[in-house]
Amino acid sequence: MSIRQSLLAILSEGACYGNQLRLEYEKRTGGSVNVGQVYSTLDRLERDGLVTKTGIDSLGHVLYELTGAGGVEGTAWLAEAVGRSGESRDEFLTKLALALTLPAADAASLIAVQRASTTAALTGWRAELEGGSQVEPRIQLVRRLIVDSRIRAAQAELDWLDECERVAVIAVPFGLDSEPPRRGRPIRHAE
Amino acid sequence: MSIRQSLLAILSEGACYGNQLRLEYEKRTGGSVNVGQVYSTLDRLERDGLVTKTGIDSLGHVLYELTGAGGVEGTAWLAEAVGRSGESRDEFLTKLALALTLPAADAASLIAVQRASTTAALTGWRAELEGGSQVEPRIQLVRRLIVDSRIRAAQAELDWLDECERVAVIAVPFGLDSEPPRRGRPIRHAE
DNA sequence: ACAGCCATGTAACTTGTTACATGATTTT
DNA sequence: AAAATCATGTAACAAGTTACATGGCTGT
Repeated sequence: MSIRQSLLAILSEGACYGNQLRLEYEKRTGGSVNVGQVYSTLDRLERDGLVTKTGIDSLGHVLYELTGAGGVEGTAWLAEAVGRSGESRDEFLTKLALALTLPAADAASLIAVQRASTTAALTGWRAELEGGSQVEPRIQLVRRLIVDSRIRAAQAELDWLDECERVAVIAVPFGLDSEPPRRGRPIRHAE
Repeated sequence: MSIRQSLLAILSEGACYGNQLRLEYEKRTGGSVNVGQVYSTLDRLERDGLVTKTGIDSLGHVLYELTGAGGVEGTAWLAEAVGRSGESRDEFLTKLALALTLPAADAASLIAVQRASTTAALTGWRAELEGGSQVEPRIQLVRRLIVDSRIRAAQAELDWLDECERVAVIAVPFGLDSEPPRRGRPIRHAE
């Protein structure tokens, strides 16, 4: 979702080679990326004129650097807000909306399953906050914030799931619309 | 992210034609889909043996129906929990992690921008809860739940952003690792 | 020598997404 | 007749993801 821009952001610190970008990305964000994706993303960035191969360092690493355009895009991305749940589709919201409106679906059970899953994740994250890790302190701080974000989101979700359950009993699902279209007709295939 | 499975879920109510699927999806979830995507998704579902073209109705619509496998997959998806912020990458978390660890980035300003954006969205969603819409009551209930979810998520995020700001002042960013790898060497290209 | 890691890359594939072409039908 | 709407599709592309091939270097 954001490897492309992340690479640009890291490259703003200076030239890097492929595997180094992977290491920096994983160290800083705590996530993981397939190295192959780093290389193909670099290819695309080069194709789009956002980075350039600038040669090989003393150890033989293939170095990439930002172009002007790449610097602009990376900086802009880092400074922009992210439209949280507004624009990007939220899979669970879609799922619940369908479960609540389709007669064949069992919304109550979906809510229960989701609550169990989220509760389990919550427990895990809380434990993670306790366990001392041996990474650098500034990294640890970032990790803590990330886990904290997930904990807060999970708590909010659990509250919301309660509300869903309260309300779901009233919901009456309904089948497909059978009304014929009032205007326009499909193509007659017999021809 | 979930159009494929959504179509399977809707088709569990009976045979549908392409544009009908789009209408049902938008009506039930409140989201919007490009019709073209519905058709290409149907092609892929057919390729994978999850749906079949079963003919043409009296008006000339091209009908699709679930196969056995398609029914299983759709039902399973509707019953499964969604790994919330755990697995899927959260763009803002990535962004903040980088902003907090890269010297060139301005984490404080990113946090401020994000708070402004989320606050604005929150205001909009609260207004949405007030405004009476003229859709069917069961649809309206689902819409309310979705907006409620976003409001709760936004509130949790704002609290978390406060925490980030409190903590961010301590964070010390750092540049790229300059330590040479202890083992393994890249390929020498001169050859 | 051999196992294992560092490093670069490629091929194949998935879902999502948009823009466009085409034709029928209905409304104005 | 013209504009709007319903409907079906295709073409092209973006970004993510995995699996694999290759080769060099290091430690045992």
